[in-house]
Amino acid sequence: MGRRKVEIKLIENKSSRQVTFSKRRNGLIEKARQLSVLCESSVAVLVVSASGKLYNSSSGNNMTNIVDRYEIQHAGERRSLDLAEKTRSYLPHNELLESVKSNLEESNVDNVSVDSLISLEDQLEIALSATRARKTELTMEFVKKLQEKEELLREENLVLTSQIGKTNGGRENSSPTNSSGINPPATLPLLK
Amino acid sequence: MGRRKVEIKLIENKSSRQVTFSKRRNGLIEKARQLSVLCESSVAVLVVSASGKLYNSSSGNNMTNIVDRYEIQHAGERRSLDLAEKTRSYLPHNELLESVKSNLEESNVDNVSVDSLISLEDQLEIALSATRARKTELTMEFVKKLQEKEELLREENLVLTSQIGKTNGGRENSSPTNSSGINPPATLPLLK
DNA sequence: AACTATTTATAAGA
DNA sequence: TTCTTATAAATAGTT
Repeated sequence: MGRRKVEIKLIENKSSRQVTFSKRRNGLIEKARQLSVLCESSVAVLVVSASGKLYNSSSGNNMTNIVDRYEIQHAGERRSLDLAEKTRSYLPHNELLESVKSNLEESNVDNVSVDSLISLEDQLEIALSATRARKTELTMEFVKKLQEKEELLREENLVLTSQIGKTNGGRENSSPTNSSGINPPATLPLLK
Repeated sequence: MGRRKVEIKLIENKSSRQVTFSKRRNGLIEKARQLSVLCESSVAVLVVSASGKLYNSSSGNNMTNIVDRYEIQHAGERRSLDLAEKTRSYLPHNELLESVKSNLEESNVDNVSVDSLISLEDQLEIALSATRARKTELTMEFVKKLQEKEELLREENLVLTSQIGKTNGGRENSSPTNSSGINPPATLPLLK
């Protein structure tokens, strides 16, 4: 789309290459913006010039989020080890983890068969599932303890209030220190 | 550049939005490729559709290198990359569920290709991840509320105790109703 | 940085 | 979806 048709190959002339770089880079970024707006999507463009200079734009969402979205999809190509590390420190499923670990080590050997990967996948899913279950269990225990504690404090509070009532000679006191405004004990509709 | 001039604003009609998304996405990626070749540069394009599907292309260098180049420049802006959190922020629940549902329905058709199953698998994993993240988030919120409530009750209790102390003429009272034996507010070592 | 002749992208229609 | 085609938009070469 110009005075002449240009072949898509390196522009030899340095200065016209620079001009084209600048024009087309802007064009690309504008196209990205339009796509984002027209179709309610997020678009990131990263351009690295031959000299290593970076130009970037993001539309519809910030660059970090878009790049992260990419990394979610390509997790494992990079730092999958962190995750494994976290998972291990989290759970006392020693035996399971041991076996998974030794299987992972085996897989490092070159000739990984699909069968062995399938079995590894199964093991990892079992480990993951166990991890999740344990996490939920611990959380629920914790919530239960908190709720019991709340109940005890509430009772204690009630007794104290009634004691004050007595020492005040039966004078009704409308919750002297109820600064909290707390009342019905919470239930947990959020989790099952 | 079409039969009509279009304003750059959300295309209301869903199906023509989809068509435009597909056309312009391809156009953008082609432009990126051209820029890369014409001017000896590296270009990455990341597009995330409204339903959370990722499309990406890289030219002149691989995606990982280009993204790394970006991250070098923006070191420090990077947060901890809580995968689940990010995933959730990307996909509004309703949209996510819609897309999963429609994909499940699609899959009911007889000729299920492996490709479509792969994509379905990805979507389900994203959905699962989002669901889990939301569950964790809600749980943490709930725990936080319980802990705040505990703190308030504890304070109230303290005030009541001191009031009793006063009416008793300054006699030290060793927590008369502390039947609960509760004390240091619990922390949550179980979850982060 | 502007200007246009052209090419290219694409919106609507089939 | 894919192709067609009229038209809008991008841009190559020029000033």
